[in-house]
Amino acid sequence: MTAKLPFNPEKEMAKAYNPKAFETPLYEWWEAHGYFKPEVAPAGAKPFVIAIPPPNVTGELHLGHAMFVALEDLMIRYHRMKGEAALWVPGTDHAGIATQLQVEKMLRREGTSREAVGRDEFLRRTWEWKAKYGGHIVRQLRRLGASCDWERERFTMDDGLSRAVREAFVTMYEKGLIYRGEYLINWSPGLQTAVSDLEVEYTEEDGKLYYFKYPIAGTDDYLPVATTRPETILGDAAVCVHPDDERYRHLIGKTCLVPILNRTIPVIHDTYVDVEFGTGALKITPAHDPNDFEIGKRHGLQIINVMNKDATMSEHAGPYAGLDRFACRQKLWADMEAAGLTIRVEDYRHQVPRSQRGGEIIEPLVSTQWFVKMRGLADAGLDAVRGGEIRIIPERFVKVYYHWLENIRDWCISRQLWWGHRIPVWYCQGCGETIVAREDPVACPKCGDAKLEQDPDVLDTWFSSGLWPFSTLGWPDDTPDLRRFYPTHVMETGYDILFFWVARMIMQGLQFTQTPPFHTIYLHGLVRDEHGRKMSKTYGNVVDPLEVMDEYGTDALRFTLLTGSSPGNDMNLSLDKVAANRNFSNKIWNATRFVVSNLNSSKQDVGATTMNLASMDLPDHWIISRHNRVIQEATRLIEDFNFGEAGRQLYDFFWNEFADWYIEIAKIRLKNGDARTQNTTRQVLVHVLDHTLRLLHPYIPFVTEAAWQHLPHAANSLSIAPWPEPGRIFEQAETDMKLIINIIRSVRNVRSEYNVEPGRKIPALIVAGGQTAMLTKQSHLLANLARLDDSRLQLTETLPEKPSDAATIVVEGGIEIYLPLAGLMDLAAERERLQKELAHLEQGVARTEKTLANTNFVGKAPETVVAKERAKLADMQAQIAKLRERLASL
RNA sequence: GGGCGGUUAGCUCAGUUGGUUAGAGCGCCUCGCUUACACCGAGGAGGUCACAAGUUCGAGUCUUGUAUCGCCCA
Repeated sequence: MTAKLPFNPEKEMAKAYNPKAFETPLYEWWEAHGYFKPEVAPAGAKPFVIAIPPPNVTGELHLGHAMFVALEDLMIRYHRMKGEAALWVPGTDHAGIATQLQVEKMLRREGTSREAVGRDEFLRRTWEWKAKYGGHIVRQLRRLGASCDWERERFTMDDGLSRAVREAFVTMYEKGLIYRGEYLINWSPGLQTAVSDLEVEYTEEDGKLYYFKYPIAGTDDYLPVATTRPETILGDAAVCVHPDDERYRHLIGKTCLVPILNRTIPVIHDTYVDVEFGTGALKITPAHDPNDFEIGKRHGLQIINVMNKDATMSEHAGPYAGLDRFACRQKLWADMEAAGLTIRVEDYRHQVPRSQRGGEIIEPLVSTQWFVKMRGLADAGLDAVRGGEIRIIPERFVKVYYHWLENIRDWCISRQLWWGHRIPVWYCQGCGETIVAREDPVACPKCGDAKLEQDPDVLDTWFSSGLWPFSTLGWPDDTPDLRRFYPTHVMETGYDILFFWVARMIMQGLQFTQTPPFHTIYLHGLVRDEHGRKMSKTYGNVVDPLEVMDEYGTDALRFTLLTGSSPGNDMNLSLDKVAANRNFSNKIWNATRFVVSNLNSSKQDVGATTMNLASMDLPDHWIISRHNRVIQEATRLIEDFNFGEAGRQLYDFFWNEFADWYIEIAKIRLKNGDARTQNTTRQVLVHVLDHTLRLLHPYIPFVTEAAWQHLPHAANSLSIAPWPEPGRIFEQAETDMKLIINIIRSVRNVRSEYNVEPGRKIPALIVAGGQTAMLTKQSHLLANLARLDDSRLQLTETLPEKPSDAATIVVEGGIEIYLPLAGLMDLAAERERLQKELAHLEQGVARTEKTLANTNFVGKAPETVVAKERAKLADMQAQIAKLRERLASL
């Protein structure tokens, strides 16, 4: 940590923008000064709080992290500059399965295994692993510029949060919201654990539909049945037909024989059966299919579990016991074929449940697990959004949220893992009592036996994540932080974890704190490659944010993510765009270098003296006015979560107005102007630059701070400098500057068309009517920026005799500009040029006349719109008259 | 099967209460190393806003339908 700036602000700025030289040390400087702590705000300041979406503690930085950091840091920095007590609570997640898998991999490399070393040793090794790699991701978040209060950093498995988890579990158990039971759950045979519904993904795959015969006991008749999974035949508990299906009605109530096993099962009926699908007769396997499980419950069927937890067949599979599920499928089918029980096999596309992690096929399996009863919690979560206590951006996700919560099923929270929060339940070995306790029990409260065994399972990682917004602030204790900073304000995260995390935080927040944990949810999309493909290691199109930052700078990456995306939509990241934004940083750097190098010895004066608006000239009023509009617009847009649009407007203002025009004008005035003009120019340069850097700081914190430090400034750091307030608007100056810019552009255009050498100064005659006085006052600007010969630049109100050998331009207000281009003029070409211009204007007139001739338009459109059309028409007509006149004289 | 989103310049994307000549970056063309910046400057070309119908004085923007790509849920 360094308390010193990585450069000397008194010294000249380096010629080239080199983000590597200052980004990391600047961050350390911020952190060392405590600027990221909410305590930098005045004591009574209103808080603004974001709880970070905790990354996997042993994870690697990816663009998803970069995206959330960019967005959340933007909000935090903005609110901090507004003078609020901005708190961004950082932390990491223990990521049960992911971390456990990594440690298991390490053990395998050592030639051992989780099972071989045992639970205690495994946990010791995992903590060791966490200690070793846990700081990694957090350092990478710093690299992105995340202005988190690191003194408040938390980890889902630290003591405080573990206590929160236990408090939550026990409370919910006591309220009857958590129960244990034997149900059909999603089983991951590879991981050897249950997973929740959310962790299962369905992919459409090519498979087979197997048609076979279900013999009716005591007859030669059979019921044709189709299935995608023949191995489950062994666990069938019934065959089911639709009660109205004429084909099979006579068989209802009869008994069939399970192929090969010859176990007898009933033929039942249920309207659930789709008569169109397959043969219209459905085999029912309650132990291995969620729908069949429900039907089985309705009809009181037996649950016959034919599969072990490692996906081999169990002893209920008879001769197939011990076979792998897929080997069994083949063998059983072959045996059935031999027995004459098969009909045919068809190609068939169907949905296959796969593990979200690893992609293996998930088995629906009956087992004893812990569940959270969701209905009541979900209703509360629904009410919070329905009642407007929580706003979701973009709004369309509200519907998605409702639909999920309205159809939610109980949440399986137990995992057969070792890394995680151990379920706080003990079973008395003496009397069998179940003990659920906040403190580890030493003896059974019922029989006093000291032989207690804790439930071996741990909790789903998302169970602890759901408590995150308040557990990180000290809950269940009534801490000062919890009182001051809870509820938090914005929850910003990817839409892909709306259910996993956001919805559960809402439900648990309401459950334990009786208040929504945040009032706004901002959801961002996925970051894809530049052609919209999902980034994947196998595809080889993964963009590593660290490499991008090394090459283009953190600011460039952040600005690209922030201005290239809109809420809830995926974004395609192109490195060209990052490069373009690196160029923007370079522009800022060099514009600042220009301003600073022109302050000279007067640096102090410029900073100290307040600007005198009255003594200013047109360009000053113009840029200040434009700047004030940008302050207003950017602030409005940021307040409305339109970060991309605000960023783009700031970019445009900085480059196209401040750098391209005001700085160019400043060069002229600093060179030729009197002392007062020079001083005013310096003041305006510093003022506008300073405040634009402030506006840009939440987007690109590094380059703005580095640049700002070189300007005269009061606060110590841009990160805590006040957010600008919009000031006065100068309408007239804006109109006048617009005309001047237009004239300059038109002249440049004609010069280019006539191939006038860029360095050559040409004479000009401007017939400006009512604008003559204003333009005369600014003639030095026209001359310098359009490269006109100052001594042969004439401005006049009217001109009866037009020069004959001159190119003609007519601009708004019917102002005529004549450029005598001796030797370069070509009358035919000039005529053509003017004809083209005339045709263009006539088209515009025709269109506008048509609009205005429409009585409905004049009658119904707002007066201002009509007036605007009329003014436009008049202006075009004036220009046309001048052009026609000119054409006639040529 | 239900729901949602995208379809705008060669490429990647903005376009927020509908306002009449649709913007940016990159790429392309023509010039220019003018002491902030060649990571630059000046000028320019390029779009019947997927398609069809409708509402409206006026539609990229609202409604309905179609096509197509993608996502979520069953």
